[in-house]
Amino acid sequence: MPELPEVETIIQNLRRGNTETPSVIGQTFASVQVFWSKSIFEPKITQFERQLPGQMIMDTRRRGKFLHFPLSSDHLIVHLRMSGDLSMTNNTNPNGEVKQPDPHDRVFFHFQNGWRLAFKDTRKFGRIWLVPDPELVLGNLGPEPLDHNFTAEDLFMRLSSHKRQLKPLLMDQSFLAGLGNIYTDETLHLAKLHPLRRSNTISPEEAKILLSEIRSVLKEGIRRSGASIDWAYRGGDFQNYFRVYQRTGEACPECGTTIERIKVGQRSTHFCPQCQVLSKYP
DNA sequence: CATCAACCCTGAGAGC
DNA sequence: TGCTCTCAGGGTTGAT
Repeated sequence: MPELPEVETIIQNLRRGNTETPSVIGQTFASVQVFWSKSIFEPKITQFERQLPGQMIMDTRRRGKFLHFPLSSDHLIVHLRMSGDLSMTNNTNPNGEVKQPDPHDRVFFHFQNGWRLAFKDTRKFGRIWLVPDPELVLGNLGPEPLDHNFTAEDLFMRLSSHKRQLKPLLMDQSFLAGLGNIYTDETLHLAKLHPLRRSNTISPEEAKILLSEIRSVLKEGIRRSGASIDWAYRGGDFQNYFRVYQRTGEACPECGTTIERIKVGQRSTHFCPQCQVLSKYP
């Protein structure tokens, strides 16, 4: 499930290209094929198919878990949700025949030079927008955790203004943009904070540690090109370095206590009951 | 405001 | 073997 590091990895690959594949920057759309109509959230498909051809990709950006492509006129925005992926491929096989879509291909963006951007999405939760103003889609997102203008004091103030459970709050994209289930569990373990701690009981010092560990986990995820989980995004190897996520019943790397799993806000949550104590906080 | 259930989907894994 | 059932997961929506 792509979270900030996986999205960052994908956007960097699209930006840089490689020896076999060109960058998406500077590519001009020729046509679009939509195989699953619900993948296009806005505008309606007919308008989407009409509006995109002729526009050039000017840049690649990431905002939270969104991929953002400023175009010559509009903005193309993609959210991969659970199982989405975006990759550049050639339109034709070596023998010259046109490649047929795989069962999980949902959208093909064809470029004028014969390359195409493929949107794969097994579980069909992904969403694509084509809008004149990116703020229409990205406007409600919270701060970027890796943005240096975002400080521990800012985080402390934001935590203090709510009385919510820490984990669901950190996963709330309007509170902070980019953390999902994996990186939140890993962060809270590193910061030695219980997932059910009330946000308004966090001290300024704890907020400082929390932000530091958020950044540390995200940067390690990016350095390892993200985590490859099940059917989802493949490429990185951060899944081999999880400390608590999906390690229920295993020993805590800090203290050896058995990792527990509970449900928090409808999400499975992994933590160490020894390192991450709740009892003293009502 | 905070919480929660339901929903959108598929495929893996369990149970029979 | 092959069927049915359960579940995960991000984000939205509507109810409590």
